[in-house]
This record gives sequence, C-alpha cells and structure tokens, in this order.
Amino acid sequence: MRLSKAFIPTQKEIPADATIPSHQLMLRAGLMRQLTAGVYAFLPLGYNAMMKAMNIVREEMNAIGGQEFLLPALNPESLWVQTGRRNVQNFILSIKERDLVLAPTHEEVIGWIASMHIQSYKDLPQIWYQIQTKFRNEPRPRSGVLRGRQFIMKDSYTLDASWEGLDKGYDLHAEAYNKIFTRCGLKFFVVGASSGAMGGTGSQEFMVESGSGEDTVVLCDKCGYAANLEIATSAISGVTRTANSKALEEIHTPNVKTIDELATFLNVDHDHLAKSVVYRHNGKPVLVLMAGNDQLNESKFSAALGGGEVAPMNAEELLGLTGADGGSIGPINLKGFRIIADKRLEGANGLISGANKNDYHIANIDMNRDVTVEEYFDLRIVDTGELCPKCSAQLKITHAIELGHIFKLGTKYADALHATYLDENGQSKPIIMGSYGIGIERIIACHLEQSHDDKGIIWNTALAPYQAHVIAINMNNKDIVLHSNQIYRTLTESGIDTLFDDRPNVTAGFKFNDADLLGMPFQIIVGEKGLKNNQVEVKRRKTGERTMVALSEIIPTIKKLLSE
RNA sequence: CGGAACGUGGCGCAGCCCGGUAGCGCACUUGCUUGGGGUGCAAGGGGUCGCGGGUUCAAAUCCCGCCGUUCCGACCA
Repeated sequence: MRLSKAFIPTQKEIPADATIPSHQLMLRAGLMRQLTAGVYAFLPLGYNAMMKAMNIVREEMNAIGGQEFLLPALNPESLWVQTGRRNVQNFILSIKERDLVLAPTHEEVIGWIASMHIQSYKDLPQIWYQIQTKFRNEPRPRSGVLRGRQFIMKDSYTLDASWEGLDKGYDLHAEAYNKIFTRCGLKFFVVGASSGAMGGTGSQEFMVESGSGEDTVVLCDKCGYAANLEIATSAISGVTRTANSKALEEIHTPNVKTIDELATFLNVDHDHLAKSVVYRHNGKPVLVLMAGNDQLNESKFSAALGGGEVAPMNAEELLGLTGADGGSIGPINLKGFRIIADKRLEGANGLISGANKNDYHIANIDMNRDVTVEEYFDLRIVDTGELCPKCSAQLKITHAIELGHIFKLGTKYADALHATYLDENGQSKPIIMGSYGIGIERIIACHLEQSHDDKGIIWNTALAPYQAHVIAINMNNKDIVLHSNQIYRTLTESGIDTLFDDRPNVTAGFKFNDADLLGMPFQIIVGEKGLKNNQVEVKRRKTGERTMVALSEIIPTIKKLLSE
C-alpha cells in the first residue's frame, strides 16, 4: 500500500480521552476512531491487524475440528427469557422497535440449533464456533477497546454426550488457546477462574499481566499456582483452639465500630475477633462470620450459597432485624439468620463478637458450643504477603487483562432449551456443553500494551498489518523514486505485505516518525547515501538496529529476518 | 448507579474567575523553500463556543436544566 493513497490518519497529539498506551496508540496510529462510548470504528490499518488475529484464531480452531458458523446478532427476546438470562443485570442491549435483543454471546442460538438437529449420540461430539460482533450493556465502558459495548469475540461451543467428552473438548481448547496466544506473541498465563453466573463445573482464564487490567490474580512464581482472586486461596492457618472454653461474658465497648478499633480497645489479637458480615441471599438474611479483619470474597460467598442473588444488607434493615448497628452484630442470640462461617473459624473458641446490642460485645465464644453454624466455607479474600496453598512460597497479587475464558458449562443451557439427544439405550439426555471465548480487540490491545515505546507501536510479525515499510527519503530525487518503487514492487510480488511511504513533499524526519509510530517490524530506508553504494538501510523497529543491505539482497534479507 | 472533571475549527489547548471584536500550536489549502529524525517563510480556508432555557442593552463567560465524554468506585455472567 502506498501511503500517498492510503487512509491512515496518524496524529502527533495524544487524544485527551485515551489514558492507557494501547488506546492512545490505536488512535494515534490511525487504527480506529471512537464513535461513542465503548463503540469503535476500525479503520483499514486497525481492521487489517484484527484480521491477522482472527485468522490465527480461525486456523487453530479449525485445527481442533472446529466448524465456523455465522450467527445472528439479532435474537428474539423470548430465547433469552427461556434461559433466564433476559434480565441479568448489565447484560443485554435491546432494540426498541421489536421484541429483539442484540446477542451478548451465543449459547442460546447454539442451543437452539442443537435442539433442532442433534438427535443422537452418533451426532456428537461437535465443536462449533463463530467470530463475530457481540453487544453488551456495559454500565461503564473504559480503557479503549478493553471494555466496550460492542466488540468482536471468537466464541466456540462444544457439544458432547458425556462428561469425559466435555473434558476432552475443554482440553483441546486449552491447548488451542495456548497456541493462539503464543502465535500472537503475547506474554500470558492461565489462571483458575470462577464460573460465576454462567454456571458450570470448571473454568480457566487466559490472562495478560497489566496495570490496566480489571481482574486481580494471585500468582506463585515458585510452583506456578495461579488463580483469579475470585477463587484464590492461601496457606493461612485456622484460629487456634484453647483447651478450656470459658463462660460467655458481655463486655462494654463504647463507640467501637470496626475490628481494628475493637482489637485496640481490648488489646487482643485480630484472630480472636469474629467479624460479622450481613447479607441477603435471595432476600433472606445471612450472617457470615469471618476471622479478624479477613475480607469476605463475594464470589466465593455466592458460590458457597449455590448462586442466586447476593447483596449486602443496608444499615436500616440491619437495625430493624437485630436492634443493633453494623459494628455490634454477632452470632449469639441472633434470630432469623442463616449463619455460615469462614473455615478459619472452624472449631475455634475464645472469640469475641458483637452482642447485637450497640456498644457491647460478647467474649469467650466457642464456635462448637455457642454458634449454630450451617456450614464452614473458604470465604476470605487472599491478601498480599500470604503464602501459596500448594508450595508455601510468597504469593504475588497483580492485575491482568482477560484475553480468553474457557468454561465447562454442563447441561444448564441444554436443559433450558431442550437440546437433547438419544443415547445408546434410547434414553433422552441433555447435551453437555462447553463455552470458550476470546476477545479479538483485546489481543490487539494487549499486544500494544506489551510492545511499544515512546515513539509508537512495535508490531510483531504475526499481528503487524504490514511486514515492511519502505521509506523514500526524498521524492525529488529520481534515483530514490526509481529504486524505492522497484523495491516496493518486488517486495509485494514476493508476498511480503509492504507499506510504501511515497508521499511527495513530506520530509524525511516526518516519514521516520510516522514509520516509528505505525511500527511495522522492518523499515527499508531508501536514501541518497546508501544508493551511492547500491545499498539501502534496513531498520528493525524493535531494536532500532540498522544494517546496510545491497539492493540485490533486499528480498532474501527481509525474508530471512521475517522467518526469525 | 454513587463521587469527580471536562465539553471552544479535524487534534491538543487558552479565553470563563472579573460579561463587550473568538485566540494559540498542530493539521489543512496555495506559492516559494528545505530534503537522513515532525524544514523555513508568506498568504489563506475552516468554529451554531455540546443542547435548551433564564438573567442582561449585551453571554463562550453568570444562573438553571438536559445531553455527551472521561476518570475513581460499584458492576463485569
């Protein structure tokens, strides 16, 4: 492509609305423009890079036997009512004129197709996928394309007759994802993840470490333990039990509201305090006891209760139900609450907790003697400095961007959509599904986050819209015009995607800066200096390293560099 | 949805406090110039100052409402 004819609007200034490097670069290098919050128009250069990513994804999906579909973005609203996902918060965008919604994902449509055409176990397994635009009602789009209201996802779905089959399909996807992100040149890692409201029995996320990421992950450098904070655990010990439990004792604790204040006031260790956290689960009050100042992990909490709606109880409700404010709630003499507790408190005694009376706490609580705990769960949020649950090395907590997510869904959607097959015995069974997503824009954004400098983008060869960028230093010099045109032509004919800066009246410095901003892997600089010796300069964008190459050696040199 | 900021040619910003001719840099057009790291000179084109209402002789500027965008938080299947 000749830059004199190309639509690649570069900008020197950093757009005010872009705060992270990938967003700034995607705008400055003319990859895309924002239409409205969370919605971007991809310009030719950006779309080119997206297609590179999509093709890598497509090749690896095909390699595991995936079959590509084109599915509708417009779905009947009723389909989503059927699976109970129509009214999930911040999920679905609808259109006003018809009872249609914009699909945020495609389990429903896949299930609908399967319900019509999958009849027998002999029709299974299947791997179905699509690479398409999806829509979500994001309350707050942010960070450029990292969280948009419209985005392109590769979604694939496995359909199986057995749980072993699901495991196999899931493992195939895990392998394919490793290949995809490796080919894309991304530094990524895999974490165990929460299945959340998608339901299902297992899930992993493919992550890129980044301060711009919205997920928090827990990593062990020593043994490789890696988990989303939502499900992460650590090797923290339980609260100790002493030989004798003393009698319960009410103590006056004026104006003590928080666990820290209580620890200071009584001059006791945090571990002897049992913090009460009060929630409603599907409308019903639940008291959660946590050791000391451990933070409740809402994901774990929700999972422990088997899903459903979970919300902190507000102060008024709390006062009405217990007669006390938040800082004085406890498990003793508390009526009408389910009580669950964090595992650290299992069997503990000598604990202090609220008395359900303002300004009073109760001491010497014995979990076994005094509290009717429905069940103990791991409910705490892992904190910095804690030790790995597997190898006891120090854990690292960091932020990450979720590139891909693989789920074992099970039969939730097949049940709702009556997607069944007949097994060997003629029995009707629900199809067992898995669901596997990759954010295409995120591949690009993550690469840019990981690969840029103060001059601009540094594309790797896998995702670069063009492999080579020919710069004609001075279009008033006939020699330069002649040779740069010839180089551009032969590179293109050799199958090397090449950008050619043939703009007249643009000075060398301007072209150099544009080339560094656009960031193609190799720049071929055609100038008077080199041509005197029948040479051009080849510059590697990544390192800035320059070498003089004879005109006759350009093609083999570039081919060799590209194959490295 | 809570908190905050911003909205002025394509982009980045000043002007607003203290009301009175709409300005700067980049980009763009024309001519000359320069030609290895965003050349220089000159002459130009382009703005309902987000929208609506109010105050005033007069509003980019003051007041009210709305909309939009961004950031922090909540949310993120």
